[in-house]
Parts: sequence; structure tokens; C-alpha cells
Amino acid sequence: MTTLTDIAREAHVSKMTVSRVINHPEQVSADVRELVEKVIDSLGYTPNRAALALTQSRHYVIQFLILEDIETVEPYYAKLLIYLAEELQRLGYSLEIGHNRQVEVNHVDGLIVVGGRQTDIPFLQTLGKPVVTYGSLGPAIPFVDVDNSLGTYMATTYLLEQGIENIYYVGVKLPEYFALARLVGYLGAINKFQTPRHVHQILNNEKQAFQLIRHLDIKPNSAFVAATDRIAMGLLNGLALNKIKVPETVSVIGFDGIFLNQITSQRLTTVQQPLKEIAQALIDSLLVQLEGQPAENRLLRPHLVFGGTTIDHQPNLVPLVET
Amino acid sequence: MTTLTDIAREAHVSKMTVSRVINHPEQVSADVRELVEKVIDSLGYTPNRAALALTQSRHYVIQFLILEDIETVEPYYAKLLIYLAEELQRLGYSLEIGHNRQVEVNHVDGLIVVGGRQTDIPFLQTLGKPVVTYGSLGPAIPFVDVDNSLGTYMATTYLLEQGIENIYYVGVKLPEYFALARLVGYLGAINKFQTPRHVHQILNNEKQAFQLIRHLDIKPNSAFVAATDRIAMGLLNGLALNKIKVPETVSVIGFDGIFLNQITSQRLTTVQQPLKEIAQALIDSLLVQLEGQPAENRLLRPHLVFGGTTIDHQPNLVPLVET
DNA sequence: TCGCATAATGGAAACGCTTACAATGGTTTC
DNA sequence: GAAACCATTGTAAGCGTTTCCATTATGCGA
Repeated sequence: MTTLTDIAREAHVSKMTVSRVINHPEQVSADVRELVEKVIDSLGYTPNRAALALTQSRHYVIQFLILEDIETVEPYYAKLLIYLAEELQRLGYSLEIGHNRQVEVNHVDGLIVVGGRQTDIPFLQTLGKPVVTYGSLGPAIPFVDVDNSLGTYMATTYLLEQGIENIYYVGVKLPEYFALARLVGYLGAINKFQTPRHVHQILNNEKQAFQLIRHLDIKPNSAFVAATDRIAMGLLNGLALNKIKVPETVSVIGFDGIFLNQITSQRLTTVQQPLKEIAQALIDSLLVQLEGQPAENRLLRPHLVFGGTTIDHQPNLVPLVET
Repeated sequence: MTTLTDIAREAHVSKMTVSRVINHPEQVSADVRELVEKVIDSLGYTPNRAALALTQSRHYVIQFLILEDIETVEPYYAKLLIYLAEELQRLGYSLEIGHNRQVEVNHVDGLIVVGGRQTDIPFLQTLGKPVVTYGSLGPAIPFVDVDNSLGTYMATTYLLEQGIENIYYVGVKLPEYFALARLVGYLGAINKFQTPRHVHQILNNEKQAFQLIRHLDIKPNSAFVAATDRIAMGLLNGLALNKIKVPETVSVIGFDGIFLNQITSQRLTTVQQPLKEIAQALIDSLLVQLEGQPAENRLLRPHLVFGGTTIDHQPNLVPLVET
């Protein structure tokens, strides 16, 4: 590894001058600066992170902390992680993965937390580091989230504008903000259009959604707005079992976009999370906090992506991912 | 942050003694050791990673390097990452995510590489760090992999033992080891049972598999062994379109297990990657290399997981994931 | 009783970098 | 033309830890 000292020796200057060329180039005379820069290029210098961390007590490490159980972990995190890693790399940071609450965070500058519950708030606060959550845990902790209400509002409005009268909402029975927000979006659209409301709340799994269909007396000219793609998939299975045709008889819209890059027999129409924008906003929030300023919460606009579970009177907006 | 010096001051010893209590406790007398340990506990000391890295030039960081394009990234990496993070944390290491070939690895002790091609070998070698790949790139670089041949062998044998005569193999047309190995496993079973062979090679996407079905004259009493779950899903879609019933008329077995935690209308019977064991083996390989010893390659045994695309004469071995 | 080996502890230097301050020399100011 | 200034460069110390060597104390054999 080439160090500042190596460069200094080669350029016949002190290592302070080299350091200045890197950090405060305006303080160095042009000719010396050019000389040092040439030597840096030829020797291929990269600063030693440990030494930097030691003097600046900045580690240039962000941790992505997954608080979910391994079996329930969202597969689209893989994609989010790559967006985060790319952007952080551009900024000179590296991205670290953490799981569970026993993580050691002394060497970390800030945390992006996913899968947390409201009960995790005290834990996150005691870390004493900038934290941003993906999905709100409440006002105590800065967050970035998809605009959940807008998402279900868009989905419901879309269906209503197609002339569908009965929109069933199948929500998640959890005391979390996103569950409430998604319900609110549905109710907002229903109120605006003055149509009957049908709300059902279940746990977020396909089985429960599947079983719900059995107990439902589905009226003609209907559609489902599901709070999650998992629920939507369960509904689809239930509808298939009851020989109810999708989308001819009943439309279904999900939320999240987790099955987007799969061409299953039936692609789900869904409210897609804007993962790239979310990654960017999460990073922005941490950087702002690292500057010592308060971070603003961000609600990002989701996109309605048309699959095969709605009758689309507009063109398929998103091409199939695979070629 | 409490430092060695803080502990030393509080315990009225030099910081060297404290350092020894942590690293070479046998060199410290029992009473001093106990005293220092008590102070460490009460002040809650954790060593400063940067300082450690500076003296030892060991950073206790492992990078998970994803060389795939973001759109083709495997969703099951999320699960693999968590297994890796958990185990590495136990060992005092942290796990970092890298994407693309511009990564800076000076601060990293070793790399776990996924999604690489054979053309990446020179790049990986120039890093000058211990590397292990998930999936073999050839003998030049230590690897851990599922036993691909065994997987397709198990799948094919299982179908043959059910009395199915015509087993179609739909492989991946790529010059990569895994593609060849999976084909070999199929051929091995075919040879052993002296049944007709039907090999087709396509690109690894659902569309191609879907289209393949159209051009195929499928004989009665048949089954498909697909080289990947993606191909299997495409085959299923194609079969559905042609009104061929699965599994009643034709069975299908995939490979990888990427759709395992989804209850789609039809769960795929597949050869599952043993992710937890793979994570462990990847880490073992790096640790061995960090000791300066040569790492042995590992081929791990996959599991046949029964879904709804085979007629199972044995009980469903894996329960549905969601409860 | 003395010398010596051994155990237990401490001090100093080093890892690579930055911050804070000092030194140098040229230029401005009156 | 001397004082003050500024631009440019260098020196020293310190971040938290370890390795290496020095010091002190203890116990043992002769």
C-alpha cells in the first residue's frame, strides 16, 4: 500500500503538502500541486481508511440494518441494496449489512433501518447515531417511505375510473403506519367517488387472503385493492379456485412490486415502490443528519404498473423486464 | 467512546496491561486481570476498529461483491446475505456490499463473489485479496457451489423412479460450469436408466422456455427437468397455454429454490440451494485463506423440495413457509 | 548469599493520517 | 526601509491500538 509518506518522498515535499493537495488543494501553489498530483497518479495512492477514521472519527460506513426475521425478509431488498451500494460508493462510503439488534455500531456513521416495528424506537435511539428508516415508525425517527396513501388512492381511483363499482380493500391488520396509510388512501378515493366501501383486514400472508375469498360474497363489477402483493397473490389463488376470472370478472391490484421481475402465469397489476428514488432519499437523509442538520421526512410517489390482473384501457406502461 | 486509556486510568494500570488482558490474558496475573475485566465491564469497552486495522492491517471486513447487473440480480441473495451477516458478526467481522468492478478493496480482508463470469478471473486475481466465488469460475479461484450435477441427477432419478419415461432436459446455453454440470447430472441419470434423452439448451429466461414448448412434440408420460427455476416457470406457462396439465400429464422440476417462499397458484418442485450451508462454507474458505492456507473447494448437497408440479408419492417434505 | 532465569508490568515507537501551530520568504504599507 | 502581512511549506502531536523491548520483582539453584 502506498502511503502519504511514499508520495511525499517521491515528490520531495513533506507529507503535509501531499495531504493538502488532496484535501485543500487551493492552499498549495500550482506547480507543487501538479507535481504531487502526478506522483499520486503514478504511484496509485488511495487513502488508508483506518487512518482516516482514526483522526476524523468518521468511518465512511453506513449500515443497512434488517430487523426482520430471516424467513420474512423481503426479496426486493436485494435490489434496494444494490442501489444503495452504488450511490454510497460514488460518495466514498461503503455499505454494511446488519441483522438483529446485537449489532456493534461504533464503526458506523449512520444506519438505514428496514423491517423495524414501533417497539424498536428506543433501541434505535440509544445507538446515538444518525438513523433513517425505510417506512415510518412514527415521528420520532426520520424516515423515507413510499406515499402509501397516494398508492392505494391511485389504485382505487384507477379502478373506479374504469367504471368498476365495488372496490374491496383487503388491508393488513397490523398497528403500523403503512397499514393505516394504505387504508386511508382507499377510503379517500371511495369518499370522493361516493361508492360503497368494503374493508377487510387480515394478516399479511397469502393463506389468509386465499381463505378470505371463500367467506366473501363478491358482487358483480368488482375489483380488489390489496395492501400488499402477498395479499394480492393470495386473492388471485382464491379467485382461481372459485373459477372467478381475472381480470374479466374481477380485477386485482397489489402493492409493493415484489413480483415485478417475474413472468408468472399472470403478472400482477401493482403499485410499485420507486426503489431507486427511495435509496437516494435514504442516503440524503443520513448525509443531512451527518452535517448536523435535522432531516426531513420524505414520501415518494409510487407508480401504478399494469400487469394482467386489470383490464387496461391504457397501454402497458412498463415493458417486461426480461428480454 | 471509552478507550484503552480510560480503562487503564480507572484500573490504575498501564494501557499495555489492559491490552494484554484482552489479547493475551494468560500473561497477566489473576488479580490484575480480574480487576481490569471488572473495569472493562463497568465502562463498556469496545475496541476501536480503526485503530486495530491500523496496527494489524486486518480490517475485519468481508465484501460481498455482486457482479451481476441490477436487473438480473437474484432475489435469494437477500437471504444469503443475512446468513452471511449473522455468521460473520459472530466471528467479529462485518459484511460489506459491493457492486460492479470499480470497488475499492484496500479496507477489505476478503471477498465473496457472486454472479461472476470466467472473464472476471483476471480482475479478481489482481485484487490481491482472498477471494471465494459462489459458483465455480474454474479451478483458478476457490469456490463454493451447490453440487449441480447431483441436483439434476436427483431430480431426473426421482422422475424416472416414478415410472416416467421421457425426461426432457431444458438447459442453459451459456459457457459456464454450472450449465455444463447440470446437464451432466441429467445425462448421468439417463444413462443409468437407459432411457431416451431429450436435451434442449436455451437462454435463462422465462420467455425462451415458454416459446420452446410450442416447438416441442411432447410425448405421453413425460416430465421436464429445468436447469433453473426461471426456465421451469416459463415451461409451466407454456404448458398451461397448451392446456397440458401439470402434474397430471407432465411433471416439472426446477433448480435453485428462488420461488420457495411464495405461495403462487402452483408451487414449483425444485432442487433447492442449501443457502445456510453455502454461507458457512464461503466464510470458512475465506478464513482458511486468511490463515495463509489453501482453501478447498466445496460442493454442497442440494435438497429436492416437492411442490405441486410433480406427482409426489412421498409426503411434502417442506412445509409452507408462511403460517 | 549471590547470580540468574522467569514472570509481570510498563514505556516507546509505530501504523497513516489530520489538526494546530511554526517557520520561511516575499510583498505591501506608510 | 522597517513593520506587518500573506502565501506557502514544514514540524509536532495525537487519534487508539499493537509490537518490541526495557524494567522490576520474584523464586530458584549453587
